[in-house]
Amino acid sequence: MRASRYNFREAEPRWQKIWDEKQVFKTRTDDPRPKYYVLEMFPYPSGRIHMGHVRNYAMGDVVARYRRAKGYAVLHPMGWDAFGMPAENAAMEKKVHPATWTYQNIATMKAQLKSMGLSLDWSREFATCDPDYYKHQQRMFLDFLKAGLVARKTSKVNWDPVDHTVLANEQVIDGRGWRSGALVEQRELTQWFLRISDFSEELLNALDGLTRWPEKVRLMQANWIGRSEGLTIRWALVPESAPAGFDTLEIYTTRPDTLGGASFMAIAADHPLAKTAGAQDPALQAFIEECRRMGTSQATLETAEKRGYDTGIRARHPFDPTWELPVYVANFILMDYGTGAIFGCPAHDQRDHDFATRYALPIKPVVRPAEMSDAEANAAFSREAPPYLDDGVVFNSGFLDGLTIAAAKEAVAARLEAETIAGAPVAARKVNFRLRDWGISRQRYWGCPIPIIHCEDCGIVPVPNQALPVTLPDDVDFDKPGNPLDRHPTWRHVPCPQCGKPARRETDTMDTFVDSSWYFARFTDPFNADSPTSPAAIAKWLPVDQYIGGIEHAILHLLYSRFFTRAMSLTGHADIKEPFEGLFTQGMVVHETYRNADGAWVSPAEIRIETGEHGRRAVEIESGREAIIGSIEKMSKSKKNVVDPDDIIASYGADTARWFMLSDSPPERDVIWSEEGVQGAGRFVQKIWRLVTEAADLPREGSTDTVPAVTRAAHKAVLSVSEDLERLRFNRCIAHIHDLSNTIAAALAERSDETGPAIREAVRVMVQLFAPMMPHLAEECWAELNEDGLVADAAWPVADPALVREDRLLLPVQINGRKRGDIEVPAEADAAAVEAMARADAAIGALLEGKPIRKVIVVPKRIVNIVL
RNA sequence: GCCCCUGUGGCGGAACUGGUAGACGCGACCGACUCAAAAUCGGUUUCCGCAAGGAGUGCUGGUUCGAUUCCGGCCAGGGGCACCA
Repeated sequence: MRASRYNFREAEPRWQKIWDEKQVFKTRTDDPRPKYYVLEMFPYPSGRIHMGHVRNYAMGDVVARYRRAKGYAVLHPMGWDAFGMPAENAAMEKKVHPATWTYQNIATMKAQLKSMGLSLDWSREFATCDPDYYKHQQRMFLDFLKAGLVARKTSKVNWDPVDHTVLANEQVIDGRGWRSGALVEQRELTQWFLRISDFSEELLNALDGLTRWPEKVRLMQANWIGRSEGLTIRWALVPESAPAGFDTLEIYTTRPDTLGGASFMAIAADHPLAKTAGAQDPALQAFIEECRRMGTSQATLETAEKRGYDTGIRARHPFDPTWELPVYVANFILMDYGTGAIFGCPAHDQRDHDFATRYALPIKPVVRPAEMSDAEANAAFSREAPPYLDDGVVFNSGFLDGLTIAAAKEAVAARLEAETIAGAPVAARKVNFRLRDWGISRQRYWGCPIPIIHCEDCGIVPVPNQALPVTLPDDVDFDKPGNPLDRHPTWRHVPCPQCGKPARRETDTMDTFVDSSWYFARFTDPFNADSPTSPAAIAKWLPVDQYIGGIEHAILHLLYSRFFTRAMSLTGHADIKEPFEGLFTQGMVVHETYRNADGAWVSPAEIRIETGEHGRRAVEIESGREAIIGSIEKMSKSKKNVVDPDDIIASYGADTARWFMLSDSPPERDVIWSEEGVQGAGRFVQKIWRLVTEAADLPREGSTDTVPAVTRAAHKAVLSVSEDLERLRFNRCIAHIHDLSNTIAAALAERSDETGPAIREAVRVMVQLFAPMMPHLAEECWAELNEDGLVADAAWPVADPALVREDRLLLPVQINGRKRGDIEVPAEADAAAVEAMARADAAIGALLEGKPIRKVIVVPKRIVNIVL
C-alpha cells in the first residue's frame, strides 16, 4: 500500500506547470482536424473571481477537454471585458487611475483562473481596454458609419442636476442620484446610435435557425424585438380645442377591433402636441415636468401609478364625428414606441382600465366570450370587473358586431384605409417593432473613444485611419463628477482633418456592450495588428460552437452580438450571420445568509454550522452566539454570503471545487454552495485515489471466459457520460461516475486473479471519464496507473455496443395504473409473450383472480398495464 | 406593470419522446474497526401504519389505461426591462 492520501497542494501546481510547458492547450489555426470553438462569457475584472466565475469556467473547461479528447481542434480562449463604470468609481473613491486599477485586477484574477487548471490558450488573451483591441473597434465604427449603420439622434438620459452628470439607471435610486441625492431629471442629448432596428425582422426570423439555443432565450429575444401588426389611425381634432397647426392626432394600435370601446386618447409627455399645449397651460407644463423627473427606466415608468392630465383637446372618433374623446397627457405612454399616442379602451386593456378608473372615464365592453350572448355579456359587465383580454366576438360596435377579433381588425382596416382625412387615408396598416436603435454614447472616461471630430465648417468628420487609435489621455482627474474627457485641458482640441481649422473631439465613449459584441471574433486571430479579424481565421473558427454564460445576458449582450456580427459581415470583417451556434445559460451560485444577534450580516467564514437533534443551527465563531440562518440568495457582498474561490481552492483544491460546482444542481439552475457538499466532493477525490492506488497493483493481462460485471458497468458509463457531456448535463455525468466508482469498489473488494485486469481497465476508463472535470487528479491517477503520456492528450474511450446490451429486462406490471409486481422477460419478447408472462406471474395472477380484464396495455421494454 | 423561467424526501437533485417517482450525492441514525477519536467500511432513511395497506412531485381542476411530464386557473420564488456587466 502506497501513500494513502492524494496531496492536491503538491499535485495541482505540478500538473499546471507540465500542461504549460508542453503547450498542451495552445491552438493552431492550421490544425487540420475538425474545429470546436468553446467560449465562456469573459469576465469583468472587478477585483477577484467569484464562485459564479468558477462555475462558468468549470463548465466551459469540461466541454473543451471533452472535445479535445474526442479529436477536435479546440479553440478555448480567455480575455477581459475591461471597460466600465466600476473602474471610474474606484478612481473616485480610492484615487487610483482606472487603468491601474483594471490591470491590477486582471493580474489578480488571471492568477486565480490559472489555479483552477483551465485548459485555456492564454496566448490569445487580451483586454478590451488595450488600445490594440479598441483601435480595431474604432475602425469598425467608422466602417459602419460609411455603410450607413450609424445614426445620430437625440435620446433621453438621467441627468443629475447637482453633480452635472449623466447617471446610469443603477445610479438612480428612488428617483434620486446615488451620490448627490438630487431629484433626477430627464435630459435630451444628441448621441450616436447603431441602427439595429433596421435588422428587426432579420434578427427575429433568424431566431428559428438557432436550434441549439435555449427556447426561453429565443422567446425572450422575440418578445424584446416585439413585432406587432397594427394600424396607424389619424383622428381629427376638434379645431377650437386644439392648438394651431394640430388638425389630426396619429395613434398606433394593435387592437383596432376595440375602437368601439374607445374612451380617451393618451399622448406621451414629450409628444409635440403635449409640448405645444403645455406652452399655453402652466398646469399642464407642470405635469409634463413631473413626468420628466421620473427617470428613464422602463420598470420605473410602468410601475409608477398611472397618471394623466386632461389637455382639454378633443378628438373625433373615426366611426362617428359627433363622438368626442378627451386627449390626456399620460405618464405611461412612451414617445419611442409607435407614434407616442394611443386610444384607450379600458374594457380590454389593463393599463387603460387603471387609467379610466382613476379618472372616471367611460368603460364600455366591446368583446365578449364567444359562448355568451350580447345580452348576457352586457348584464355580466361591471366597471369593477377586470378587463377582458381573451379571444371572442365583437359587440356594442355597430358594423363590427358579430365578427371575431381577427375579422373585426380586418374590417376596420379596410374601412379606414378607404376613407380620407386632410387629404390622406385615415388609417394605414403598419408592422411595428418594439426594438429601438442602440444608443452607444456614454458620457464617461473609461470606455472606447468614439473616433469622430466635430468641425464647425465640415460638420462630423471621421478620424482618419492612420490617426487611429484615438487613445484615452492618462492625465485625468476624478475629483469632480462628470466626464473627465470634457474637462481635459488639451485632449479634445484637435485640428479638423479636412480643413485644418481648430475643431474638437467627440468626448463620448462607447457603451461597453460594443466591446463585448465582437470579442469572440477577435479571439480567432488576436495577433493581427492590421485588421480586426483575419478572413482565414474567421472561416476556420466561427461560429462559436458552444457559448456559455449567465442568463442575465439573454437579451442585450446576445442580441447586440447577433447584430454586430451582421454589421461586420456587411463591412467585410466577417462572413457569417450568427455568432453563437450553441448557447448554454448557466444558473447562479447562491448561498445561505446569516445574521448575528444584532441583525448584522455575517459571512459564512465567520459561522460554524452545528447539526443536532434540533436540526441545523449556526453559531458565530467569535462570539459563540447563535446566528440566524436566513434565506438562500445570490452571493453578494452586501449580504456577505460570499465564499472566496481562493479559500476553497486552498483548503480543498481546484478539482474538488470544480467537481462540487458541477455535481449537484443541473447547470442551468442555481446551485447552492454548501460546506457539506464540498466536503463530500473532497471525500470522493480521496476515494478515487484509494481505488486507483489499489488497482495500480493489478495485472494488466489475463483471460476470462465471461465478461465481468465491472466491464459492463464501465462500458455503460462511457455511453451515458458521453451522452450527458454532449448535452452539458454535468450533474448526471457525475452521478454515473459515482455509480461506476461504487461498482469498482465492490469489484475490488471481491477481486480474483480472473477479474483483476478487468477492474484495472474499468479504473482506467473511469479516470478518463472524470478527467474533464477533475483534470489534475486524473493526470495523477493516469501516471499512477503507468499509462502513456498525459490523460489530457488521450483519446476518449469508446463503448462496445455488445457489452452495453441487456438480454433480459425487469418489467413493471401495473393493475389499473398502480404497480403490483415485476416480471423478468427476454429483451426481445413481443407484446403477446410479455402479456402471457404477466398473466402467468404468481403475484399478479392472484390479484386478477376471477376478475374480468377489460384491456391490457403492453409498451415494449417499458411496462405492462392491466385494466380491470 | 410587462416578458421569461422555476417549484419533487430533512437537503441538492434523478426520472429518455406520457410508462416502476425518489437514481446519485449530502445529512441523519444504527453497526464494524479503534483504548478513543478521525478516516474508512456495512446497513437504514418519502410520509402515515406493528402489519396488510394507503397517501404522495407548490395548490386546484381537466385529458389519459397511465401525468413530475400535456392543458386551464391560482400561489410562491427568481431573471430581464435598453446607461450594472
